[in-house]
Amino acid sequence: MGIVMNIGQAADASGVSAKMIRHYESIGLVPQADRRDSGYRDYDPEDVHRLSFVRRARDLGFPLERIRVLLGLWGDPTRSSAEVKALALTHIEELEEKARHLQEMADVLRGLADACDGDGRPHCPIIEGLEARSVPASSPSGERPISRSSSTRLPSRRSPSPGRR
Amino acid sequence: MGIVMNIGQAADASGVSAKMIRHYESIGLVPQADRRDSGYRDYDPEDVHRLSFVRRARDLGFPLERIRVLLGLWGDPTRSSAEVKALALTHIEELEEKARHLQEMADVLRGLADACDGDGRPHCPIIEGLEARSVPASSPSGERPISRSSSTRLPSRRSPSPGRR
DNA sequence: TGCGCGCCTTCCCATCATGGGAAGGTCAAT
DNA sequence: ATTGACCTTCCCATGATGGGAAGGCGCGCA
Repeated sequence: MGIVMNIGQAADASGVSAKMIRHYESIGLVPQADRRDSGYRDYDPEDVHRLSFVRRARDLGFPLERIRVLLGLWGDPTRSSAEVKALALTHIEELEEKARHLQEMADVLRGLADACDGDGRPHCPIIEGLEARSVPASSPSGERPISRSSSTRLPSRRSPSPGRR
Repeated sequence: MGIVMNIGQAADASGVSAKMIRHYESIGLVPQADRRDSGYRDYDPEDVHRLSFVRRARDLGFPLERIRVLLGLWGDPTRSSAEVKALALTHIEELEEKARHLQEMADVLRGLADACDGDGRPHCPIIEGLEARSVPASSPSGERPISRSSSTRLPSRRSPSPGRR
């Protein structure tokens, strides 16, 4: 009856690619679309509205799992704005943490680059900086795992054997 | 003859996990390690030095493909520091661009969060902000693809048919 | 000699969000 | 009826990393 669009039109209207709309449906982020007899998906304005919501949340960097929660709050008339705000603040923290981390890396590198003449000669503080001392950068959430505890396992120089290289 | 380590020791010494060392070797980022008769990989101090170099470059956010180039410059006595500097500056630009993008998203969201009471009531400017106007954010390199040109294909309200929902 | 534990090997799968492309069916206008 | 744009599903790729399985190796200790 009402205005009905196929996936391409819904994609254009919402800003979410058809590929992604299908994907969001497959992971249950958005409900399964109605189908025409032909198998084509059908979208009405409400569907498009929801997709636009997802699109804007993605534009703000929300990961899909958090958007799943946001969609739940969106459609829940009994939600408290406190829940939404808490979710948003958590996300803001993560965004700023990542931004800080990136900027920190850029700053360290800028320091090395500033010390580099950038001429035709091979001497280069940047290369030396990579070769030598560890980067002080206080890594963010994505903390470096430290591979494994060294502990017991030690050097063990191999006695005269097949020789290497 | 010299000091020889197996992959776990090289991992501890370089800060690159054994898993990653094997991966770097598989994609040709680092040369194939020597093997003992048993099949175990062998690493000498030079190998560990190279792995440490990779590790520091990763810590500074260099993608592996750029590290591949860096390793080439590192081992090239005829390199010009200008080449290295250019690579570094390009990378710095990218890092700052990403940092800006993240911070921009955080700022927009902060604006919405500031307007949200965060109390027990459902009214929430954050949800409304996601629902309504598009986020002005000037996206960085990772530009939003715009799904597809709308062009010809238009609405086409389906005339009285099998009815939906 | 043999046991056992911790290391090594390869191989496959998962992450996160997105896109590319193939093979084949549908729709609407000519 | 033909054509071209659209739709369908399915598989694969990205980038860097990790998890885990199945089976072999190394070495200390009884």
